[in-house]
Amino acid sequence: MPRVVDVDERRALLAAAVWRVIHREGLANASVRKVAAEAQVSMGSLRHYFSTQNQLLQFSLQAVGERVTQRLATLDLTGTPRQVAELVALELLPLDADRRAEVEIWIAFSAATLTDPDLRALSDQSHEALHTLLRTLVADLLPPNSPDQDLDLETDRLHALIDGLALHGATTPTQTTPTRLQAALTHHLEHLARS
Amino acid sequence: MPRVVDVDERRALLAAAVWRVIHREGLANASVRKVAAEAQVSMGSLRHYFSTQNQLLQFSLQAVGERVTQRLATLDLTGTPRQVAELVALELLPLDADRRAEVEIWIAFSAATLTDPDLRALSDQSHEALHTLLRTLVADLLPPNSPDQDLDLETDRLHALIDGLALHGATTPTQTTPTRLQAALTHHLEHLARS
DNA sequence: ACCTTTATAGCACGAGTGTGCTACTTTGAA
DNA sequence: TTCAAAGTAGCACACTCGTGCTATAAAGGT
Repeated sequence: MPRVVDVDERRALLAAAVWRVIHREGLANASVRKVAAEAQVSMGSLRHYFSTQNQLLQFSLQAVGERVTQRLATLDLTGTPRQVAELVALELLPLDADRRAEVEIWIAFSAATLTDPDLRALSDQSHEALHTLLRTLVADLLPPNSPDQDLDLETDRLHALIDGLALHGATTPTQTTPTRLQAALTHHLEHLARS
Repeated sequence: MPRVVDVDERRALLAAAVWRVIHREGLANASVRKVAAEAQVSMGSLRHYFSTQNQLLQFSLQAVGERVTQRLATLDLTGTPRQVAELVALELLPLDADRRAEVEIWIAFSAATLTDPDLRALSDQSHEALHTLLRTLVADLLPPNSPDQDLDLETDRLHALIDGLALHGATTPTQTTPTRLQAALTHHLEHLARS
């Protein structure tokens, strides 16, 4: 039998290297060679786990989504709807360096999504999943038995606000400080709960 | 005296070619050769107006900002604060194919901004200009003599909402239709005016 | 000890890139 | 008519890229 290596761990390691390269030099510079060097692995070894660059990048994008999902899963969701909504929403904002890096990677992939059909499919999936999650939060915030139309509208608004804040927090971190991000979001949830 | 050519027009033509290439293949594929071919111009000719690729891309980014600014300048700003705010804000959303393409280019440059200091400076400028414009709209919407803190908060929120909606309209146009974009925005302005 | 399977390593080819550079063409003032 | 300025054209070099490919190393069941 063959040499034993944890394949999933190896792939996760390489995805992390992809993230670091993207964060440092952008998605356009995430070449196979640079990722391999970043992971301190030979090109041949990398290509044993991802035979093409597309596979590598697609996996890395998917892994970002799963990383966020797992972080959200660790949250303690006991509390009032307002508390839960705030907890989840704040987790999605770039309030520290780690999450800012994460958002930067998400932006890079979002841009790539516009011209790469394969990435687009993955991205749409994450978008839809987050939208669904946010919809349940909104449903608990609004008055019981609110019409679907209101739910959809407020979910669109909350989702856009979160992504817009994340975008600003990453692109203009000097102006858009974590404090301001947090203030805008909690203020929005306050309005939602009182409407 | 030399051959006479409208230099500004030439540069604008090349910037438009850059936009088309970015829209079709992404910023990473906006090579000097491809842009020249897109503009039906030789490499040498292109490089007479932009001696390096960076100059070309920086000008193209700046030109996007100016294009938006000029579109906003043509709007008829007579009306109630609510009407003016809606007019301006809706102009910024990807409600038709042209503006969707524009937003796609903006997203591509936003991603590039994260790892390119030169682009970042230009981008920050546009961001700040838009933020200032939105602040005046918000000031007219809120009760007179509202504290600066409220103005800042609501401006952050509106700005993030607009950019978030634009992002969703471009990345997931099938789900996030122009109708939904418009509904979310007018609903937000409605709340803003009544708070 | 052997051998099959898996992992690691990296060469090499063709393609594409940015930019320095030279050559040619067109223009209009002198 | 002449000529300097300005525009157009594209070659060529050094480089990076993705990927097909072969070669070597390690490991554990038999």
